[in-house]
Amino acid sequence: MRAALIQAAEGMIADRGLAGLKTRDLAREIGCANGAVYNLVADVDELILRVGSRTLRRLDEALTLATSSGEPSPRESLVRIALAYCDFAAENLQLWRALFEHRVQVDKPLPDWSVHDQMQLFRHIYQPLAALLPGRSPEELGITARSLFSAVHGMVALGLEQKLVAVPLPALRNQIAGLVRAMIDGLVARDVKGAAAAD
Amino acid sequence: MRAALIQAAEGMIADRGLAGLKTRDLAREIGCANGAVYNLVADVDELILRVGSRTLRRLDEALTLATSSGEPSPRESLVRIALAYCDFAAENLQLWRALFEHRVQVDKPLPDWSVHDQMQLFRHIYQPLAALLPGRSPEELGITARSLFSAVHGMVALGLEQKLVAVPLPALRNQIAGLVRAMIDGLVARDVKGAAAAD
DNA sequence: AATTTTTATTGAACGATGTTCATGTTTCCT
DNA sequence: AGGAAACATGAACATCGTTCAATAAAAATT
Repeated sequence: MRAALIQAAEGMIADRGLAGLKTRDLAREIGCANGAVYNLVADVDELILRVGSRTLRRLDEALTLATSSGEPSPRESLVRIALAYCDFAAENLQLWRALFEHRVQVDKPLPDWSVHDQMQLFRHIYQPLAALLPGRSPEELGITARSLFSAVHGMVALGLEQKLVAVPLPALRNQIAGLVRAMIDGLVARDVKGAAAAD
Repeated sequence: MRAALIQAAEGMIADRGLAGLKTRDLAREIGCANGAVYNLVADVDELILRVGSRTLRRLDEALTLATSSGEPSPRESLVRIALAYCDFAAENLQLWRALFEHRVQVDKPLPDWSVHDQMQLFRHIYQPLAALLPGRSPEELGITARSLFSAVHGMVALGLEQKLVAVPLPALRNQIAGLVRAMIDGLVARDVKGAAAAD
């Protein structure tokens, strides 16, 4: 029953956006009173987090799939991951947006099951990055992986925004691939040359 | 009078966030009935856009200031701009967030005065980038400038999110500076080597 | 100065929406 | 069957943005 609720919420976010998620519509869709929603879930925040968890899992699968065919070099693996992220965001635009639009209250922190999902994404980036930057410590690699992810996320986020100019998706993909390669090349070059000493 | 409204809205967003902007509180703060707000402004969307316009102008000033002292190389200019963007976002967190959180209705497009502001930001990036990548056309440079901005924006956005792990600001600044230098170095290297032929 | 016309202000009211709760209803164990 | 626990109901509450008829103020006209 709760599964039906979450699925209905997922569908509603998918085609009406996070702001289009209404408890009364949900109740009608799964066939119950609006008050009954709160027996299945504490509040809409939890509902959104549960949908987000599903989205993150699908995203994880998409990223896994991206590097599973052929024997891509670490460099090309990272490009593939970035493009897969872009494609996933484009194909699941509203659900993907909901992951970042939703902000929880400051006093009520995220439940554990929600936090754990998010860490997993960097895992995809970490391995190829470790192969490319053998001189870095695990901590440094984790931070760099996060930065790389964030940079690609920014390109996808603003690229799909279409607030001002509509960027066609193929052009966005080219930009992402180009800048990811540039970032990697730059990181590797700085790594062999001796990091901070170069500035 | 309208200026007082916008200023009150700015203050309210600044310390309570975009979601904390309430018309009744605004009316009380500027001393009028809640209905009177709609004589000064069409709706809250316009109000948010007007506040956003002010924020963008201040951001523009901050970025201008970043490259105005000394004679920084194009490469270091870009690093300075990125760090200035990060600092501005950190110091004006809620107002900066409001720029991106707020999504307008699909059928009611942005007014002209709001669209024009946003383009100006890329101008800061364009000039140093043109010096570093002389082989590129103005259109290509514009797109690359946008991508660079987006990448930095992503790092700042996720870095200041603190959704999972709180990244200390100095660490974030280091990451940004490092990755911007890497991106630039990578872009320049790819540029001299002959762009697409390298893949 | 008086009267009319235009403009601005008010605060009650409307419609949504998330959430709660007293009241039924079902389920399930003994 | 009977009682207890869980669940479902939909009306009610609080809080929003927004509207609007009524009213006051101001401006314009005679």
